[in-house]
Amino acid sequence: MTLRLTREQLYELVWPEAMSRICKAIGISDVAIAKHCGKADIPIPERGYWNKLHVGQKVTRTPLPPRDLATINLIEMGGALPPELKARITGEPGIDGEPENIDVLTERFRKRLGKVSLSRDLTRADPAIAKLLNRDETIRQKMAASSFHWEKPRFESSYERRRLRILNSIFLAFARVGGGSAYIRDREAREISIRGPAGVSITLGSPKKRQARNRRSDDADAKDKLELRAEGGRHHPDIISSWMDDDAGKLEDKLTEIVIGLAVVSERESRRWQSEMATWQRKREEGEAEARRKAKEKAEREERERIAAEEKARRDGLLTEAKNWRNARLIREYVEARRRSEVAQVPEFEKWARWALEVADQMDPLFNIKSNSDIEGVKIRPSRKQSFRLHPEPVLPIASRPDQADRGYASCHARSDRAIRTATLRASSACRLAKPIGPAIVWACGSANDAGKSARLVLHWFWRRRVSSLCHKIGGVTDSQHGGH
DNA sequence: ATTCTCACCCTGGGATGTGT
DNA sequence: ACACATCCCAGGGTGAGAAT
Repeated sequence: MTLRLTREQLYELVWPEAMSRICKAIGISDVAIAKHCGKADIPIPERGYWNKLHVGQKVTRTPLPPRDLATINLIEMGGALPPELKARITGEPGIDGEPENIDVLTERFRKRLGKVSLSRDLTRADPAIAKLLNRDETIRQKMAASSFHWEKPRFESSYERRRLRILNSIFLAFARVGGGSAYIRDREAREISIRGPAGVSITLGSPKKRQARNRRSDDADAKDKLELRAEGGRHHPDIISSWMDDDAGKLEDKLTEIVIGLAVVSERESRRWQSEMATWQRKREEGEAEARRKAKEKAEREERERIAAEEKARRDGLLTEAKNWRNARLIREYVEARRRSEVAQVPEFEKWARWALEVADQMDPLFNIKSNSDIEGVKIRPSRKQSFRLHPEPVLPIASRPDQADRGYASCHARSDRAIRTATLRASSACRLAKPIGPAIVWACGSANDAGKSARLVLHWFWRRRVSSLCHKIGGVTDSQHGGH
């Protein structure tokens, strides 16, 4: 985990408490924190500070030196900031408040930098320059050792030597003030950058439009004008970001202004990047919030559509059931009417009537269920009497109070088919009500025969597929016994 | 006893060199 | 071009000893 803190925030952390305790809270070593402080020019308590403080001696807190263009302002380290430490710092970790005026930072930097003069020669070379020179030396040795060597030294011409001396002076100046170290990516020293708090990419070469197509000699190269350009300068047309040999002087005479100018470009670029990053971050967060909102809307819309479709299907089903119920009644009334009429005297009538009533029963939603889903989650408990009589070993729990409304309850004195159907209807509606809140209790009673029918019909309604054997038992037992069930 | 400094060590990642 | 070895460096930890 990476912890980002501004210079001020790290300073706020290391002074109220000993480093040995702070480091434990953050999760890295005290040495690591001290190193970070050192790099960012953050003073830390001197040796003996805490002991003096504990014994009541006078101690002074070293103020945080003001930053300039070459000061690290954002520190990245390992570990994490616990809430108690976060409460001690100003603002959000790693988020700078109002940035200081660049002109003020520039003046401070100018004072600290002093005058940048040209390296007399390359005996005291910056590591990046020394690396190039060493490579050239290796090539020279290989050339001396072998009559044929395809590679040639790159920095022997006075033109290239001049380039190196200018670069060396700039690199040493940046290193001296802690502005960053030089990095040269290629072997010709064309891709150059300074990495660090004042990091910037630069080019140093002949102005492209005036570059000669064919150089006649090294001396001609030496007379070529040089231009030094900061890569990020094109984003900031209001500041100087390139310098060249002109009537005002050669690059060698402008080194101080070049170093300061590069640092200003670096600061401006850094602020531009931070601003872009903040904008990008804000857009990303807005995009994510928008995506979340749309996903929520979609889910809600789909849920509404699902509920509407469910409701429609339920209503359609209800309508179909009602029609079937009406048709079943119509068939039964018709059978009754035929029974009362002379046609009923036909020998085949009873056979026909059984068939017709069976059709009506099949059609009647009060006698049939369409699917198991109708009774999904509904638990039917036989009444106490039924249960005990029919199941000495009660496999189903016994309802203690059949009149508990929240469990669903239907009862009737089943003395007629109509009463049985009423009981069924009531049980049906009770169970539907009870479906989400608990088990339904079906209680049928009446004469032995009627009760048997009632129980058989009602339980058959619910348990048609599941406990058909139970229904048979009920039927068999109750039919042969007297008394209410 | 606590805090701090310093030298040394470890580790991981990137750059560079070398052999196939 | 690729794989592998080696080097370099930054970040960070450890522990002995000094300072208070």
